[in-house]
Amino acid sequence: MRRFWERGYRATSIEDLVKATGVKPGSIYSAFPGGKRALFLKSLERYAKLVVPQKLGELDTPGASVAQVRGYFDGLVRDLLSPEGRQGCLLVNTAIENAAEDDEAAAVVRGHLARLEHCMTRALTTAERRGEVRAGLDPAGTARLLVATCQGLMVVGKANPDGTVLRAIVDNAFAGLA
Amino acid sequence: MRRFWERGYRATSIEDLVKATGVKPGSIYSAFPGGKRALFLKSLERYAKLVVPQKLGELDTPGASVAQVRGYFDGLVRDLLSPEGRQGCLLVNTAIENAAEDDEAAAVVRGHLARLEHCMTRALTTAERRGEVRAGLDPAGTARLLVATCQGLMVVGKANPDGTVLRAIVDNAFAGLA
DNA sequence: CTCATAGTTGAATGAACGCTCAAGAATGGA
DNA sequence: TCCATTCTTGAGCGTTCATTCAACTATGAG
Repeated sequence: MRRFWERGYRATSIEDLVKATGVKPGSIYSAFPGGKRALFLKSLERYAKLVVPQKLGELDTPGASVAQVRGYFDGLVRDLLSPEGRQGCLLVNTAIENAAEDDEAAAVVRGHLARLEHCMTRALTTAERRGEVRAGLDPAGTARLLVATCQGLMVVGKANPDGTVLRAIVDNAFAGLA
Repeated sequence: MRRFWERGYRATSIEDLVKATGVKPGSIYSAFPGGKRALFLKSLERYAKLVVPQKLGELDTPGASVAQVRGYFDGLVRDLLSPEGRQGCLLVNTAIENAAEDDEAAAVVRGHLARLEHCMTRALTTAERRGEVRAGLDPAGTARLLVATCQGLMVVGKANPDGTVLRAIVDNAFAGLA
């Protein structure tokens, strides 16, 4: 999973995985019938199950509000600016690299986007009820915008990991909610 | 350029290019010293010079205002929903696939982002002067947000080319400007 | 200990990769 | 027409790719 995350599907060879894990090709292929692609799909699921919840944090709880949405964005910026986090998000990378030619991979990505959208819609609904955002704000539509914004944040961050730029994006995204 | 655009750098082989152009390997390598990567960088420049201006349209003129920004976004959505446009943007794809490991490619992407940001900043400044957006809006910061939003739009569009979702993103992005 | 089963291994497969090069074809000024 | 220069060609270079497989080892129930 980590190798696919760091370098992408095509750029990661089985030998890379052999070196990274110490597991030899034969064992890999017997453990993952379907070969490299099946292993990649399993990696996507593992990422969605282990890494995504950690990044979502409190945003993935019923009590989340605008502060947790903000916390999620701040975490993304922090990751993009740290040496280990520059790899971005495996699911964003997969959307660009594989979604067009691999429907199963695209479905996993869509599931992630739907999950993120759901968390954000719920948080914005809570925020509206609490008066933490302007009245009349459309939680569902705004959530879709915020989902796109954080995907875009990661594209910009990959090409230009500049804190000033990334923080300006987040600040202005939230300026529109008040 | 078109092949790299459609399928990405790694997934495009020299033989693909031979089939697509009718030009044989030897000619390709003599025309592009530096091999596949040099050819790819030339393709990026060609894309930035030929395709990007066409997509920018009137947004890349001094008289542009919020209507031209909106026109740009609507064009992106239209492209993402059309069969030929699903390949997205070569520069976004490059940001994800190559920026981390290829500084020259990343620089081309950064140049594109800067250009887009400049167009949007100028248009928003004009819009503010004309009273087409709310007073006190920060043109530079908002431009950065809009740049990120259109990158995100393309990530979402690749995994989920759904007009309802994409149009909601654009509508909400512009709802924040009024 | 015995032995069937499950897991591991290193070597080897054919195919595809990026790339090179000597030989031939086309070009254009004199 | 001639010839020097440039472009084109197809064969082929070594490497790396994903994948397979027979042989080997570890395991655990009886």
